[in-house]
Amino acid sequence: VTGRKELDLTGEEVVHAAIEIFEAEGLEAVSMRTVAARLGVSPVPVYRRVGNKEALLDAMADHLLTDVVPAFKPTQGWREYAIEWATALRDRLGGTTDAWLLIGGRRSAYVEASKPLVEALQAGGFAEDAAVQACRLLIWAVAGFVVVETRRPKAAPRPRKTSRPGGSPHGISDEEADQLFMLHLRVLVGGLDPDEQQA
Amino acid sequence: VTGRKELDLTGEEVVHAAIEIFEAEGLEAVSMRTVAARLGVSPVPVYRRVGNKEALLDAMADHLLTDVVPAFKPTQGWREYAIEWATALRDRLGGTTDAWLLIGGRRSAYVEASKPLVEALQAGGFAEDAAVQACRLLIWAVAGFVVVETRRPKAAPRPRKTSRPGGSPHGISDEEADQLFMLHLRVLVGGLDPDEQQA
DNA sequence: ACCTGAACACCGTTCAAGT
DNA sequence: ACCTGAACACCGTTCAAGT
Repeated sequence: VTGRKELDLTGEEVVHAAIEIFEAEGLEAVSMRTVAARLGVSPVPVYRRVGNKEALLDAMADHLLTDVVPAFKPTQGWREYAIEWATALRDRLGGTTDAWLLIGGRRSAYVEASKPLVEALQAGGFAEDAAVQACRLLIWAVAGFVVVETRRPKAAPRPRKTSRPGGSPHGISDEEADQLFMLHLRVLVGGLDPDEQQA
Repeated sequence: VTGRKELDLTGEEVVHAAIEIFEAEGLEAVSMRTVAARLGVSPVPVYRRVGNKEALLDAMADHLLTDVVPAFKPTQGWREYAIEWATALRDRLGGTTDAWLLIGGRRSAYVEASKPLVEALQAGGFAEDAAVQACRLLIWAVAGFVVVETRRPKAAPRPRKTSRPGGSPHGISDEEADQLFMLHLRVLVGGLDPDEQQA
C-alpha cells in the first residue's frame, strides 16, 4: 500500500467551508478567496484540493443533495413515495436561496438522490428504464418549480424605471404556488403507469 | 410635452448588444465592460442607460422571451395549443446554451409569453385563475427540462479525480430526453381539466 | 513537498476631470 | 449634460519565492 500523506486540509473541509458560506450568505459570496480565508489559508491550497471553482461547485451540488430523500418503506405505495420524494427534494432546493443556481445543468448531482425512487418504482412494477424515465419527470417537476418560483435576492440600487406596466398581472402567491406544486405532482404521478410502455 | 433629448445610444441598443454577445459567447462573456466595448463607449454610458448589471439581465430575459410562442388559432383545441406553446418555449430556452441562467428566478419574464396560452385556455373553458395555474404548470415543466437537461459549457482544466464511480448510471440520451419531454407534456396536459376545480 | 505573497487579467461600479 | 480615464474593491488563477 502506498503511504497516505498526513494533511491538515482535506477536500472535504474545503467543500464544507464553501457550503457554510453558501448557506449563510448565498452563492455569490462563495469565491475561492472567501473559502480560503474561512479556512485560514491562501487560495493555493484550495486549488490543490478541489482543482478549480467549477469542480468546487460540482462537489457542493453533490453535497447539497446527499441524504435529502426519505427511505422507501415497503408498506407504502410507489405513488405515495414518489410524492414524498419530490417534496423532500423541493424543500431542500427551495430552502436555500439560490440552490437552483448550484444544481442547474449538473445532472450528475441528482443521481444519488434518484436511486431510492427508482427502486421504489421498480418495486411497484416499473421496468428499469421506465422507472428511470419516471424519476426524471419528477426531477423536472421539482427543478422547474424551484427555478421559476425561487426569487433571487436583490439589492435594488439604481432602478431606472420604477415599475414596468404589466409587471406581474398573472402572478400567484406563495401558498398558491405550494398547492399548485402538489397538484403538479398529483397530475404527474397519476399519469404514470407501470403497465404502459412509454417513450 | 417635455422635450426629448436626442441620444445616439439607447437602452434598446445596449440590450441588443448584450444579447448578441450572449448568443455568440454565452452568458459569462456578457459584462458591463464587454457590452460597452462592443458599443464603442466606456462603461459609464451603459450604466446610464440600464442602471446596473442586474437590470440589464432582466431586460435580456424579457427580450429573450419576446415573440417566441405561436399564435393561438381558434381552429385548434387548447390541449394541442398548450403542447405547441410549451415546445416553442423549450426550443427557445434550450437553444441558447445558458438561457436558463438568465431566466431562472425572473418570473416576470414569462408574463408576456404566457398571455396567449392563458387566453387559449380560457377559450377552452377554464376560469381565469385556473388558466393561470395551468399555464404555470407548463412553465415549470419547460423550465425543469431546460435547467436539468441543458449541459453547461465546460473547460476541463484541472480535474483532480478523473472519474467518480457511479457518475451517471441513470443517464438518458438526448433523443430519449426529447421524447420524454413530450411524454411529460402529454401527461400534464392530459391531466388538466377545465371542469375540475383545482388547488 | 507544500505553503505564502504577489501578480495577471479580468469583474461591477463610481469618481473626478474633461468637452 | 454627457463623455472618458482612472480608480476601488473585488474576482479566478498562476507564478516565483520561501520553508
